[in-house]
Formats: sequence, structure tokens, C-alpha cells
Amino acid sequence: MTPDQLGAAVRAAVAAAVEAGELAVEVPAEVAVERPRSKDHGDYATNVALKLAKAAGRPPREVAEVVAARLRAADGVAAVDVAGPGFLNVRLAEEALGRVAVEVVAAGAGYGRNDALAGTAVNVEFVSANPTGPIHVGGVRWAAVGDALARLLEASGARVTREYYVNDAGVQIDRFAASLLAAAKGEPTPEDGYAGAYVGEWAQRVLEREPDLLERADALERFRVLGLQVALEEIRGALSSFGVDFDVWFSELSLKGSGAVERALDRLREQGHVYESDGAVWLRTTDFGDDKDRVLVKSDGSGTYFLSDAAYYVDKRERGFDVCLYMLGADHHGYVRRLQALAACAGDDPEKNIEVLIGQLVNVLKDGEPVRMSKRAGNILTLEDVVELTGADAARYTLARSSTDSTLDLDVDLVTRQTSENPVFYVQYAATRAASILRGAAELGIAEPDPAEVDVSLLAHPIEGELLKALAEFPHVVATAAQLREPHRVARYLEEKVAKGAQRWFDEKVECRVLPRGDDPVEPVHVARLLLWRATRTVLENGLRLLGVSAPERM
RNA sequence: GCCCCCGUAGCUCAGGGGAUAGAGCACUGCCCUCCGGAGGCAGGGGCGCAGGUUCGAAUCCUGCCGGGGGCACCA
Repeated sequence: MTPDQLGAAVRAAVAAAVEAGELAVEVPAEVAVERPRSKDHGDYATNVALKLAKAAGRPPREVAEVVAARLRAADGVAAVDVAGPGFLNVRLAEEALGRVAVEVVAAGAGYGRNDALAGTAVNVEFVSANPTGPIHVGGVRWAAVGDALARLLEASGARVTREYYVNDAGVQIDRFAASLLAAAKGEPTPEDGYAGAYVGEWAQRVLEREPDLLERADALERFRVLGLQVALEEIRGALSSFGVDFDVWFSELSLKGSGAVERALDRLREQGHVYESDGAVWLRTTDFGDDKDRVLVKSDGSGTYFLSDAAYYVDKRERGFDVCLYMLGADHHGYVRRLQALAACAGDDPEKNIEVLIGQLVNVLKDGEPVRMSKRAGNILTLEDVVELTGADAARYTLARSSTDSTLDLDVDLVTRQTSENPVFYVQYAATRAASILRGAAELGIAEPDPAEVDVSLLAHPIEGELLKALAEFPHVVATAAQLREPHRVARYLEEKVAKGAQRWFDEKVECRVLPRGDDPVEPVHVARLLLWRATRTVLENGLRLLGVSAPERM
């Protein structure tokens, strides 16, 4: 029985009590069921009585007794105690716990999914680094977290589009083109130009396409066009080898040709938040909490970057997305309010249609010293560098296992060391161990059982119970992580609950052995444990998949 | 000056109002040594400070202190 299933039973108990006139409250839409820290407090606990006491006008413990009386009759519940200020501590029947393993194996790759976002189209825009150089380590964090979040939203039933906004319209592209041209000619980097070693390499790639380029009058323009192509190929390839594939590469430049800018201006005017002042066209974002109004069209007639933002947002909504998710670095936090105000100015609900997530920066440490990252200076740590140092799995896991609210110290030396100090190895190793045992069973000729025919009440060891409860939490972890946009919750759960539980169980080599020794016969308990190992492997696979990390058969 | 994030164990970090605040690394002592020793168990040590809300605060609110990032008719 999972926490959510028990929650439903608790609600039913409350509803029955209300029906019988024992409680005068509204049945809550959701009740919190969690695993108590102390083993003395049963398998699961709920604070429902504490929450209902005020509305019921009665002491919490009294409410608890009423609910407990009903809950004791629920299927799979062995005992219910009222404890402390009014907690309900529930002990499950062994069989009810064992059924978790059956459910997990029966659901397979689908275990953990939910349909909370069914019918919702979500646009997840992330990375979107300037196409003037390789993806640097800050972008790598978003690649790892953004893709994991996209996977989580999909696991919650959403229709997700991964989108990369290509800033191909600004003066930085002029500088980029000029830098490539200078490098191709063997001239020094122009002032404000890009100076990394990659500039020379990419300039060569452009020349390979059009060898006579340097003699042509439109050389600079060609370097702009072809340089952008080379940059995008590089970026796309690097991200793809990182396991991140975007559905849409959206060109900022294309907004101008498509009429999207005009449509956005029309829509904003219709909503009545556009005005002219000092010869410029402004959007009155202060109507919706921004600290100042923003210019859309400058007094010289050209559009601002914010105008592109507006056109891009309106375009996304026109493409049918219910939720437009933006993942930005901390250096863009000032955009949050104006983007939300923009959505409101367009007549949308800034609480629903737009979400801006801010991720703190990554500090890269090497030899205990911070590594300065700068595209302009060229001393950069790129996505490829990180993958080369750690492997894609370790990098993705490490970057996705911390809250994006925290600045992350990525210690190159530590991540380079491929030891158990890196948590991904711990989790992957548990998955590998599960695979190894399943393989061993196959080699002994023990077939994996039909889940429905296993006597799961044989999984009676306390450590087996702990592991079963850990597996039962997975759907709730997935739903919560998706709802809060916090993929790191999945990683922490895998580490602390599943991998840990599996390792502890494995260590009970005498009492919880899976494979019979020597010529010992295969008994039902062995089969039941085999099922639990399969369930464990399934949750580790499903969880790692959500993070874009592999679950190897062997390491 | 204003805005955003952070402050939890020696270090790196979890903790979406609940019971005795958790992991990993490091340190100390054990266990398994024949399903993979890349493992397990135990111990020491912690919520920046001050108020407030609440039956209950690491969590929510206010102020202060400390660290990081940011303010544009740049892109």
C-alpha cells in the first residue's frame, strides 16, 4: 500500500464518520500521509486529525479517535494508534506492504507516472545560450535540470516541448562574425570580440564550406550566416551527446520576418497597456507589478530586446502552450517581474500561463580555486569539458541533485575522481547490484515469477518492509518533484531511500539471501525476494531515467 | 539605494507547518570477507541573530548581520 492509497483510505474514513454524524467537517481534498521518522510510530502517519480539529471544534485527539475507529477496518491496515498531539500512526499488514512489489513490477516502466498534467501543453525553454561560443558550465546546469524537469512533466502527463531560443539578432552576432573573420585572416581579435580558441576552429569550419570566402566582398555577412550555422551545429551536437535533444530551435531573427512582432504589438495595444512617450513606444508593465515601464520601440524606430521577448511569448501562446516555462540564470532574475507583467499585459494569467524559474550560478573549482569563466576571455569550461572530465551520467546527476536555489560548487577534482564520493555511483551501483542478482538467478535457472502469483507476505523482514515502503513513495516523489519543478527531489530520494535501502537489504546476507546456496532448493521466499529485487531495479531505472542518467547492467 | 538567492554537522548539501532535524565526505570503533568490499552498522558533533504568526516554525512574516548575483531606450 502506497502513502497515496492510505491517504484515500483516510479520506474514506473521514467521509464515513461525517456521514454517520460523528464529525461535522468538510472532507479534505487531500490528506498528508508520510513515513514517520521513528519506527515506534508505525509504517505511516497522518496529521489529518490535527488539521480537522479546529473546523470540528473538538480536541485533536478526540477527532483522531473517531477517524482511527473507522480506519482500523480498512483493507490492509493492521493497527491504528493515536499518538502525541493527535497523530494517527498506522501499521500495515505485511501482505499489504508486499503488494507494493507486485504493483511496481506489474507497472514496469510506467511505475511512478501520474496524470496530474494530462491535457496540458507545456513549453520548457532552457539553456538558450548565445550562439557565439560553446555551452559553458552555467548552461550545463540548465541542460541537466531543464531536461530532467521536462521528463518529470511528461511523467505527470503533460505534453512537453523542449525549446531553445536562439539569440541570432543582436550586436553580439556582429561581434561574433567580425571575430571569425579576423581569425580567418590571422588578424588579432577585434575589441569587444570573442577570443576563445574555438573562434579559430570555427572560422576554419566556415572556410571549409566556402574556401574562397576571404576574397569576397560579402565575407563578413557570410561569416555571420555560416558562423551561426557552425555554432548551432556545435551546440546541438554537444547537447545531444549530453542526452538533451530540443524539439524546437527558435530563431529570434525569424520573429521579424514572420509578423510575430506586429501581432504582439497589436495584441498588447488591444489590451490597452501601450503608450508613446519621448518618441518611444512603451509597455506599461507597472500596471502589473514591474518597477518601471519598459520600452518596446526605441525613439530611433528600432525594437528593443524586450520587444522580441514580447513577440516570442505571444508566439508561444499562439502555438497553443498553456504554460510557458522559462529557465533563466540568476543574472537574469530582474526579468522575472517584467516577463510576468508582459504576460499580464497580453491578457494572460501571470500565475498560470507563464513561469520563470531562476537558477543560481555554478562555481567551478579546480585545485581549490575558482575557475573564471568568460566567453570573451576564452578561459571557459564548456559542456564538452565537463562531459570529458566526469562522463555525462555523473555530470547530469551531480548538477540535477541540488536545488537550483543554491549556488552549486562543482569541484572538478572531486567530480573527476570516479569514486563513491560521487553519489551517482552509489545509485548506479545499487541498480547494477540488482541487475547482477537478477542475472545470477537467471543463470541458476530461476525464472522471474509472475508477480500475481508470488506470496509477498514472505517479505516479512523489517529491512524488506523498509525497502517496500521506500518503493511505495516513488509516485508521490515524482508528482511532488514535477509540481514544485524540483527534479533534485528524485535524486535525493533515490540516494537516501532506494539505493540505501537496497544496500542495507543486500547486506543481510544470511537472513535475506535471494539466491539459494549450493544445492539448496529454491523456496517461495527466494522467489518473493527476486520479485522485490526486480521492483527495486525498476524504481532505480525509472528514477534515473527521469534524470537522464543511465542504469547500467554492469559497471 | 532598490531587487533576487543563500546562511542547517569540520566540508558539500537534503529537509514543500508536525513527533527525537537527515545524507555523503572526513574522523573513531566494529561487521560482512562464498548473491560484486564501489558494501553495512554504531559514535561524536548543527538550524546566523532578534522579534512575530501558530496547538506546533529549519520551514511562513518583519528587522538586522554575513556571503553571492543583478539594476540600461545593451543583447
